[in-house]
Amino acid sequence: MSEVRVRFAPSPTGFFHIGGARTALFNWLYARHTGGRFVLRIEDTDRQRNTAEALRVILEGLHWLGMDWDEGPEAGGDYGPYFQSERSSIYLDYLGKLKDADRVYEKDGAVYFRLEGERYRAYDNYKKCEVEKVKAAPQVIDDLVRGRVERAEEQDFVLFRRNGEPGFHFVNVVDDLTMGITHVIRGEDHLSNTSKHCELFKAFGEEPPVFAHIPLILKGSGSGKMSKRDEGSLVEEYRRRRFIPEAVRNYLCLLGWSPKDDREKMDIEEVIRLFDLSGINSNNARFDERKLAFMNTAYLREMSRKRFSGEAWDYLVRAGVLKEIGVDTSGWDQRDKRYFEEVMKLCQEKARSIEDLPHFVGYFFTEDYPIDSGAARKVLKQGDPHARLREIRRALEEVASFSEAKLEEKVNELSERTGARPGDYIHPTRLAVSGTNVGPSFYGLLCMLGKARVLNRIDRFLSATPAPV
RNA sequence: GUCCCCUUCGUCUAGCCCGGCCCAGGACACCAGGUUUUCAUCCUGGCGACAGGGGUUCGAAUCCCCUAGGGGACGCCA
Repeated sequence: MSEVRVRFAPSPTGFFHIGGARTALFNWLYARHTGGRFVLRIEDTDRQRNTAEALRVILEGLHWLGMDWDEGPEAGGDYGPYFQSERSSIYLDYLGKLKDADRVYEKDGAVYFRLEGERYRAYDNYKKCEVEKVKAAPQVIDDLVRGRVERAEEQDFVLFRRNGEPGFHFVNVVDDLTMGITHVIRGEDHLSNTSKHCELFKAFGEEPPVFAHIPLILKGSGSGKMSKRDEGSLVEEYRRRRFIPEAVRNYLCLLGWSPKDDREKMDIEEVIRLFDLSGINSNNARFDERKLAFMNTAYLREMSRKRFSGEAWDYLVRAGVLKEIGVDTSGWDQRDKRYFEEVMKLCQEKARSIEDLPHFVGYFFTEDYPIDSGAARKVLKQGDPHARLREIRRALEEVASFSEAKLEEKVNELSERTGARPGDYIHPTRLAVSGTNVGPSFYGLLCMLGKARVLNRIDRFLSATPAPV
């Protein structure tokens, strides 16, 4: 039994589509599961938009999602070149084979593949014209996901365009053949192309590889498959929005595949161990951003404090997001950095995403934080929050040094004395010192800010916000 | 229009191949409670599906047929 060789063959368009990423992932998983090789081949024939930048988007996207390739750009390999634009002589060579077998002809300057079978003319309701059709023998595809699929081609198709460049079906087959690809794992949208490909393999006198057509990813709302124009369809978008790559990768694994038990959040090693083509289901999957977001939050919760803080630093400081809300981080020293880490430690169990962090932690770094109007409405609408604030301010002033236990004790003591509930103090105080009604542990939050800032913020709030009538 | 694929909760899915253990399990979302500290955390509970119709069978989500619906392909794009 020869080694499994699979490939991902993207066309560098400048985008890395989430569907393409899932296809790459399934190929990669299969290679890693079987101990085979994962080949990256760049389908860059006939594209002026084929720039180094466009290639970079794909390569970086793959790296980001944790996929490495054994052969291809940056990796090399014995089956190169891995760019179709550099394989012209191979294509010419293989065209020669078809010529020798008398399976090609020229028409309008293009080279066509000639199907074998009885010819007839028929009106094509789709193309709205009369065309020549062929009664070719049906091709049988033993698809690992779909089972046995039969489909007959009925029209000759283009191998080489008038401009001399080879077309997709031809290069695809020649490359898979010459690169020794054993399993073609690709989207179901290629299933109806596969009969063309089988025709070509046979015309070359070769056995086609094993096919596995995986379900398509449908757009989150509306109908149809997800396309580059759809919101949330690009890998780089999630990267930009600071999603955790492991979370995106984990979510993608679950679109069309499952471990057959109730597990969802899984280490990649475990997925590799369990992944198999026979376990892929055949119905299309709708993309659910909310579940992705949930997965992302789950990864955030469980990652090390060090990494969480690192991710936050990367976004808030290095990418300059804190600067955008008026925090100058350029003069930060070791103490500031330690403070930053402490803040992140406090927030990790509550924050939903890295992306939301500016709103979630901004008030730790600036006195100029906004008071959320919705939160204010909610908190200030009942009781006498201003009176409670004055009371808690006095109580807090008496605490010599802030600690969570001390503060909790003090607030409980206060509420016992006045008969107000702890929440009557907590809500307005959180609003005053953070501008919002949600956030990390209340007492932890006060400790983090420290006595001076807390008292100061309460004072400022008291004088700036009129008591409701 | 032609051909191909698909059809279990709103969504992702388990179960289907090898019919009884399924008046269908899990997760997201949603809703309701709880954690004598709020909350976007955490815990508990609830809501909620075998597309429809015919067969086969003692018995069908599971096998067969039809209908309907969804998706894809039909490019000198990939």
